[in-house]
Amino acid sequence: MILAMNHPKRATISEIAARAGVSKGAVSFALNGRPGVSEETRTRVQAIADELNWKPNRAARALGQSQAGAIGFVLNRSARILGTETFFPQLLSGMQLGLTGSHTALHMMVVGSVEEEMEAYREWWQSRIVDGVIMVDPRVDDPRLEVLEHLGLPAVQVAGHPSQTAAIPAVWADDRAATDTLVRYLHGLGHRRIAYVAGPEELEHTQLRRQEFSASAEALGLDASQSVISGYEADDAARVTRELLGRSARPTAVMYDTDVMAMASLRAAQGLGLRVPDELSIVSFEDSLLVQLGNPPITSLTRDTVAFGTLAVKTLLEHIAAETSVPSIEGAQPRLSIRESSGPAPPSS
Amino acid sequence: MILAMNHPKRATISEIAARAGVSKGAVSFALNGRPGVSEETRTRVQAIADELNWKPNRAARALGQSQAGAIGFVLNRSARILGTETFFPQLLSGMQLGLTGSHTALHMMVVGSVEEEMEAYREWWQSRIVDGVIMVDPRVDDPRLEVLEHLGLPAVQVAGHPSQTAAIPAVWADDRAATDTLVRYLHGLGHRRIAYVAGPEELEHTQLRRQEFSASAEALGLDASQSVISGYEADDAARVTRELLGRSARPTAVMYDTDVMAMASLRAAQGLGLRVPDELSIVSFEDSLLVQLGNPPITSLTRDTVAFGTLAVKTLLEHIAAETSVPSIEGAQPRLSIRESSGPAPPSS
DNA sequence: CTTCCAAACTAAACCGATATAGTCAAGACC
DNA sequence: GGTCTTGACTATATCGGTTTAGTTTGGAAG
Repeated sequence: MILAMNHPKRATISEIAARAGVSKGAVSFALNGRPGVSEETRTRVQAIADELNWKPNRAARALGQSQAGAIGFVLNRSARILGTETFFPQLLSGMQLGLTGSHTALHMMVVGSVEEEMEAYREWWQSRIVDGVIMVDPRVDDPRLEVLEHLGLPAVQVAGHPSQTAAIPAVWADDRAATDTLVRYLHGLGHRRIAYVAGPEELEHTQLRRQEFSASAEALGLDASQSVISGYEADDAARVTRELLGRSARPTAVMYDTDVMAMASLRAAQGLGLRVPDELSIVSFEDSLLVQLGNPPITSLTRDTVAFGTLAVKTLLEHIAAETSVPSIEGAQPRLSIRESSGPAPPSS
Repeated sequence: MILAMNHPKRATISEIAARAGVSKGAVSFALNGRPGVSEETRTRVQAIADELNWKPNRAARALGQSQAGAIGFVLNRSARILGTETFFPQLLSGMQLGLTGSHTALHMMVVGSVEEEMEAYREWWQSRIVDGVIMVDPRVDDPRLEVLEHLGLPAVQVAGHPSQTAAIPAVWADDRAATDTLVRYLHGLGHRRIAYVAGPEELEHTQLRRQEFSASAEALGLDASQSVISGYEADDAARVTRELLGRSARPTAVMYDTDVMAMASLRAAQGLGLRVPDELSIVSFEDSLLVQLGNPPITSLTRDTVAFGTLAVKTLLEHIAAETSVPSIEGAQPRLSIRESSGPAPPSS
């Protein structure tokens, strides 16, 4: 800035020391509540610091104690998909809640591939920008775990089951139980031909859910039930749904991995002239405003994503502070929110 | 960590210097492409740095040159609302795009009030955590502008019109023109009683849009048209809509500020037995997957929010680098995406 | 009246980079 | 041959904190 301004000068510890007539070290002791200064000096220093509106310079502190004072979060999502996600902003809110009071900042980045994500971890860690990271969307044989472990970068994954890798604790939700809940609910309504439209195969929870879906269907004797893979995009799910419903013995109920998939498919089914829920029941693994505002609103599993974010951050902070591994933690179970998109199986089946 | 591990040690410039047999300064010159070292030394140093996988310590660099290497973004949103927003994640993606290649990180925080937001600005600036911030949702007589100016914290606002405050440049969209577009579109379809359900009054764009709505309606001779205030929550909008539609001379078309408001109101109207668009046309200022998956899909103004984010970040980086004020910039105009929720006014009107 | 100890400090090193002032040798020039 | 200049470095200060190793002082204990 060229013009002279009355912007408050950003005070340093040396200025405070000069004003208080003590050394820098004494000021540091006083402001950090450590022993080594008298109570009287402490209050005097504190008063001066308050008056000058002093805040510790993050870079200096980080440099001194080799700590960044921030955690990182990389989200691998295309811009288009991101705007439709309810999971992410909710998780973010929760993470924020977990951070309040810890004087830790959140560093974040949106990327388009796993490679970029791993590169971000490497760079953040080498540059001491973060002290740890939260990782989401675990994959089958996830290459990121290897990178995190190799770097020694503290991390917590938000996952569908406890980490295989002891070094990377997980905050997890029981995806198997969730799947079972949906299948049994539909079975209880009389459905015998149930389809499950799952997301990308490489995601770990896709695999967990599909396995459980098969096991559950078999246990209940639902022979004609099957799961199919679809992309997370609305169009993908709609196309897969139209294909499913065009078959000779079409399913009477369909389960979807996400809110977007369920909503897009609801419209696709209605476009084929099927009445929901009279002729077809639709349920979703993911609850959100989107499915709540559907016509009809869609029955879904409600998960407290905000709480998950908070739990993940707290676990990570603990992990960082302890400098030792912490155990995986199971988050709250999802609840089934029954809405108008699901009902008794049609008699003809 | 207690166990011995093969984690790569995070190399420092001193180690590189030792290995190359030169001084720290020479290494710094070599790695930053400055004169003072021979080409031969430069390549040798670079090779060693690559081998050790060296990345500059961000804190050390920040401390030295009094630059944080990060920009900040505070979002004032409740966790519940946040999960339903499409604006925010899209803006975030755009911001990310604007940051790529600049070696600048994004620091972010979700808060629940303007006061917390201002406190975050103060703290971030005093602690040198950020070099500048992106501010969204300008308000009427916005107290944040004062704080930003007083601190001398470089900022860019994403706004509905150019900044009144020369010191805080804006990346803006012409909200007046947008409002006019919607009103004229509905007028062209024969609608004469148009209602506008706007968001919170304290937001600047609410005021801009309402003013223009009145002016536009008057110019077209739409006497019975009016705008009403509603919260951004789905329930608020639905309640306001039911109230509007319950009146004796009910509107034949309603405009909504956001996608969520439009969707919730669509269901509310359908709940009252009104057919959309035959008896009631609904349009939204905001496009998103939500309105696209509506039943029927809702006519809306499509804005390139991602591009706005990118533009805002680029403007901010320029602002920071130039250390002088930069002018406000107008972003791309929104386009009207006509869908099935709007049609000719019913004959009875 | 020493001696010892703890409390309350100060001085200085340190973190890892950048920036600046010097040093040194080789070559140019008068 | 002596002075200048330039390139290629080295040594050191610096950023703003934290931390460690002293130092001073007052009072208690012997």
